[in-house]
Amino acid sequence: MQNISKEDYLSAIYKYRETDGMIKANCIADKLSISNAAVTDMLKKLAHDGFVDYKRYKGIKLTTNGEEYAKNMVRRHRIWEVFLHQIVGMPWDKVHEEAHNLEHGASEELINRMEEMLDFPAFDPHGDPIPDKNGSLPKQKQTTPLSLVSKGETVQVVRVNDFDNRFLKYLSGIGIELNKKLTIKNVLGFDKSMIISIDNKEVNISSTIAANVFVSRKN
Amino acid sequence: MQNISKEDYLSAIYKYRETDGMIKANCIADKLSISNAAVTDMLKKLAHDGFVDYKRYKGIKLTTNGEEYAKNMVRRHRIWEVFLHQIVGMPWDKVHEEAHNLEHGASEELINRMEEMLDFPAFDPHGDPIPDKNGSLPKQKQTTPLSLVSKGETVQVVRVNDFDNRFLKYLSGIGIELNKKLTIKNVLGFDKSMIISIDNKEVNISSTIAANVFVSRKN
DNA sequence: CTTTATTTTTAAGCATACTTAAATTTCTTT
DNA sequence: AAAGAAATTTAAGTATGCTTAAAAATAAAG
Repeated sequence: MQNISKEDYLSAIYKYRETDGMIKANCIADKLSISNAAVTDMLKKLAHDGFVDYKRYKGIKLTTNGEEYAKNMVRRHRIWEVFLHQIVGMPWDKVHEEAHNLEHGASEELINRMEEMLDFPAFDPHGDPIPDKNGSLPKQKQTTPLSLVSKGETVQVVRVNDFDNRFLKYLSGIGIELNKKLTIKNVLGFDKSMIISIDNKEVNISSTIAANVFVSRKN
Repeated sequence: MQNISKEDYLSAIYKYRETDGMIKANCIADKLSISNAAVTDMLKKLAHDGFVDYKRYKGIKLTTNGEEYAKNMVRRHRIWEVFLHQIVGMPWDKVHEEAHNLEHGASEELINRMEEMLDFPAFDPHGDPIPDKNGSLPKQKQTTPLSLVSKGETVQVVRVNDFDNRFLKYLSGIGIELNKKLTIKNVLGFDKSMIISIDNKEVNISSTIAANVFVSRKN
């Protein structure tokens, strides 16, 4: 393979597909910020290489091979994220981009060595699961978007969406990190924004923010 | 910039130029394992970008800008090498290739952070000097190729050429590492191969091997 | 069930970075 | 200084991965 673009397509298909495993070409184009025509082009190549099932004008699905390949790319990405966060001390709002730029270059050997150094982490710094060498994913706690939690409940942060640096930076700014506990003090009827208590401080967060933070009810 | 190929050309020009700062197109083609025609193509682009002085059929030289850019690439590469060796524990015969694949992707911020973690190393695992943030190079000891050392002398390994993994692996196999001391027991007139003593063991090394190991006479 | 809207594909074209083969320039030798 | 050798450039062509604009297929709405 040794091909950055193809690897990015496979990762995107893996990461953004629907529950039935299908994804629309449009969606891939969106996520990678390229034209639909480019996606069609690449799908033909990926189909030729045996990584996706593709029929003109139909939905797209990874083959077993493609699934395996994509999962490994996600594994590489997330191990880099943990490594950069834990070993290098990089803040969580920067690891995604840096990991993306490094993930294609590292040898399998380096990835495995880093994984070992980190004692085989199960989740990346945003709470996303890391496939192991055999492609198995760790069990994840049942999570709810914070926006759906009711007044009075105390919950623990399990995962956050990582598609925007500024969002992550904002979160750490107000004290929200992985595994932090927080209590919903109030939900404003007006705009569904919430007042939450965290580290004994009270903060108001918008419903959009709350929708991108995932929590578990049981410790 | 953000361009892998251009960065590789600049690094190669910097690394393999002669003492007068000039390099032949042929040499670049050789080192990068590509055709002369490809080099001509790229030289035009690099000249257009202001990184090299280039006139048709003449020798090639880096501009001040090109020098700066190239030196920074070498810096990035060598910091990665030290990082992989020291922090990740990767053997010295593997760091060059891995570093090469990572050096283009890392942010300047990451490079600086790694440099700091490593306490600002002056030399990479093969003894090559690392430019600092301002482009200054550390002072190097006066070195001699091991092949020119006479029988009876005791010397210290200061640098080894790193263009071949197998060579490096062979060296560590026989106990040669940076800063190791060794004594020349005999030089065979027949093929100029040497018998050297290292760690109280005697080994025979070919003159080719010896020509690629650089030593200093004074501790 | 036909019209409209959306999605996807084709077609044509561009930039990058390479290739081989032929032509040109420079270097070396006599 | 001319001839031959070596190095370099041009020319033509290839593969990748993108673009926009137009055409075609599918999905949605009346």
